[in-house]
Amino acid sequence: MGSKALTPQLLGLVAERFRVLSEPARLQLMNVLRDGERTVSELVEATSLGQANASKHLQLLKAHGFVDRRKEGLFVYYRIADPEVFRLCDLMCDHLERHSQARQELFTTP
Amino acid sequence: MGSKALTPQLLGLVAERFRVLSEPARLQLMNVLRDGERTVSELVEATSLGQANASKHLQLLKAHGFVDRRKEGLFVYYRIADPEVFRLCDLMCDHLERHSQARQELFTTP
DNA sequence: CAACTATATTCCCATGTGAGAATGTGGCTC
DNA sequence: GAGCCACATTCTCACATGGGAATATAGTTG
Repeated sequence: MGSKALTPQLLGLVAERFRVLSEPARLQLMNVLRDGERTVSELVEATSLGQANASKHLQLLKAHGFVDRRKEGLFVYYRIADPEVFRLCDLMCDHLERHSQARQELFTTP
Repeated sequence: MGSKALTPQLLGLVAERFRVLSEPARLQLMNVLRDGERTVSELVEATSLGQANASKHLQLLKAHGFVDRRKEGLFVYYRIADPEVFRLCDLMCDHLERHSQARQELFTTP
């Protein structure tokens, strides 16, 4: 299925990106940004993360190209860089659902 | 895009699954299994992971429904539980590519 | 049952990372 | 320029996690 050779190095890079998405705090941030640009303060309020924490998570998301930054006066607006990300999340949700069902069947079928 | 409400709890579960895929060793294992069932020993040899290590990673993959197990005599065969996983990896590869390009343009365009 | 083999599990160590407090920095406003 | 505000960075701590060695377990063969 992969159109390219999956060298160990490439696998490492892919893993690295998965890791960025493997944190509830960061998914929360992304999820809020889904509705459009937000300042850091707005994100902090919407997620109930600490300011320092939110900022650090946003840096990481930005470093990996998941979000973009725009500065306007005192405020910094973050936004989703590539909406395709949400397809990843949706796919993962589907998997999760299938897996949950599979586990549930272990109980419901005697 | 998400068909369901993304409660914090659900985000946590999704993050958890991303984390499982965020390890090069585990991606390697999955990548080998892409070509079909393998015993643990075969996987160990193909990935140059330690036996204990490989076993532990496989347990985790199994616990989250990424792989399945089949025991036959002394051997245990692992296989991909849901080939859809590779769409996730492919999507992530695409993202990676786009992001790399974006970064590269920062250098090539003066 | 004893010896052996494939796999799983436990234990220990080193490392990475998230959270919060404190501090730094850039850019307003007066 | 002083003071203030939004955000970033640094520091420290607690904790999770990967790796390897050693050990346990299950299943085979004699």
